[in-house]
Parts: sequence; C-alpha cells; structure tokens
Amino acid sequence: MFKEEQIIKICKQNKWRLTEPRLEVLRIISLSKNPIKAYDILKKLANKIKNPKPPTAYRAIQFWQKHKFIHRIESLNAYQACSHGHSHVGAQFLICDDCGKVIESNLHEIPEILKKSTENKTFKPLRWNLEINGLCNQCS
Amino acid sequence: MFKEEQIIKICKQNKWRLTEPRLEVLRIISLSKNPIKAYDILKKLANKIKNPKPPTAYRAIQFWQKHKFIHRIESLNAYQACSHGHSHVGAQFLICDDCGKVIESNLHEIPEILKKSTENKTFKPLRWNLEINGLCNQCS
DNA sequence: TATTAAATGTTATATTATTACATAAAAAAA
DNA sequence: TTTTTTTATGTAATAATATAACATTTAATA
Ligand SMILES: [Zn+2]
Ligand SMILES: [Zn+2]
Ligand SMILES: [Zn+2]
Ligand SMILES: [Zn+2]
Repeated sequence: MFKEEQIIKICKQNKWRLTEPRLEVLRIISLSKNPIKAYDILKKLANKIKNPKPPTAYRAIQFWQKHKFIHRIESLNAYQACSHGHSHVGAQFLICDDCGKVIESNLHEIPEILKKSTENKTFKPLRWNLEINGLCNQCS
Repeated sequence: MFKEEQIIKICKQNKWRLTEPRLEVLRIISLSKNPIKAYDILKKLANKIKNPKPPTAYRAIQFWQKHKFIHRIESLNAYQACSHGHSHVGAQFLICDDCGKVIESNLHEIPEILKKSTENKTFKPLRWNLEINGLCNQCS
C-alpha cells in the first residue's frame, strides 16, 4: 500500500526517526509475499546490517507496529505490512491454510456489530483482531 | 459451561480416552479464573502428577483443543475453557486490558458478515477467531 | 558546545513449543 | 486369552519466539 517515499515523508512529518535497521526491516516485511517471522526477518537483515541480533529486529518490528504500518498475524507469529492505510482500530485477515497467503480485509461493518454486542455486555472495545482461516481462490 | 460428568460422558460416547493428564489439565484450565498459560498449567499439574514435562501439558492441551473444549487466546498465549457448548466454527473474545478477564461471546451474526465479504473475495472461510481488547465493566 | 533523550549493540536469558525415541497402556485381532 | 496393533505417556533434548539489562552511540535541544 505505501511506497517508501510516502513512509519517509510521514516519518519526517511526525518526527519519527527513520534509522537504518527500521528502514531495512520495513523493506523486508514489505517485500515479503506472505507474512514473515521475526527470525526470518533477522536472517534477511543480516544481508544489510553486520551480524544483527534479535533485539534489533524486534525493536524495529515494534516501531512499525506502534505506528501501524505493519500487523502481527497472531496465529502465525508473523508480520505483514498494512495494506489499508496505516491507522484503523480493527483488523481482519483472511488466512489461506493451504498457501499461507494472508489478505487484509478491513470491513467497516464489524465495528457496528461490536458496538451492539459490547454495549449490552458493558464491555468497552478499543481495538480488535479477526483472523479467518480457510482457502483462498487459488487454493480452493 | 461443562461439568466434569458431562465431559466424561461425551468422551465415553465418542471413545476418546480420558487419561489422568488430560483430566487434570482440563480441571486446571476450567478452574482458572482467567486464561492460563501452558507453563502455569504445567506448574499446577505438578501437584497432581509426578514431575510432569512440557509435552505432558501440551499434549493434553492439544487434545482438548482438538475436541473444542478449550480455546487458545492467541494474543495472550493462554488457554481458557469453552463457555459456549464445545463446537462452534468461530469464536469471539472480549479481553480486558486491565484485569485480564476474557469473556467468550460468540455472536451468530458474524458468520453472515463473513459470508458476504468472503463471497465477494472468493475466499472460503472455515473457522475464525476474533479477539477484542478493551475494558470490562469492572475496570472501566 | 554541553546536556539530555532516543536508539542501537551486545550478551544473556526468559518464554513458548516441538522432536525424537523409549516405555506403557489400551484396543483390536487372532 | 494371547498376540498384535494402536494410542498415549515419560523423558531428554532442543527449537522457536521474545525480552531484560546495560554499555555505547547518535541525534535532538538547551
Ligand atoms: Zn492494516
Ligand atoms: Zn491459498
Ligand atoms: Zn467456545
Ligand atoms: Zn477488567
């Protein structure tokens, strides 16, 4: 969704420091076809940075998560670039059990449903994550 | 939701072997107020079984997951007894960020929404997991 | 320039989960 | 019942995922 220049611009605007490990980690995640795991990010990072250690990868991951440019797919322990504009409270993913592809598909109806259900139950929702497993069109 | 006798009965009916580690692990999870982590299950299991090792806990967890008596709360790496009748394709959890309580709240509207969105996208959903973070009524 | 704040480098370790193989128990077949 | 097969467990080792702690560097700001 985001080109690198856009991200650089957004970071500058917000005075977020766009350091080398951060930029390289974002590139690695963005270029990955499917969600990528932290230690695979780390391996690829080794091509760009001398002998990187886990905290280097995890800190960069955390940075991009905090600013909503990437998502963590909880059921896969893996990370994927946001494809829906970098700031939504809820996320929805269609995960293909066969090929591992993950399609981000943020429905705006979901919040309404939540609102209803949670008003009744007096639970105040702040953010959510929906992971749907199944088969993509390629695989079914 | 389930009393132990019911579970024993269901296991017998289905010829699922209800061994000691399985039964003790189910009790530990059921008695836990909040979702409980695998290694905390293991610690409690040590009060019942001599020097249990991780596979003992994980195998029992897997057994109860397979038969849908417990859920894994993905964002917490923790397990909780199913409170909605042991066989639904989708699950929804309200997770309190403050006290850690998790309310299972399986809306039946959700599948309809999914159906629509996924028909368009030609993705065939098989199961799903929705985790909503926020504040429970006690904590807000 | 000096001071402070933020980020990184590095080592170690914590947490979560699985593999592999031997043994035991239960179910099924003979 | 005995034998055979299947399923489950015990145990040791290790894999996979993630964080803590502290020294050093880099950038922001005073
Ligand atoms: Zn997104
Ligand atoms: Zn697929
Ligand atoms: Zn349930
Ligand atoms: Zn609460």
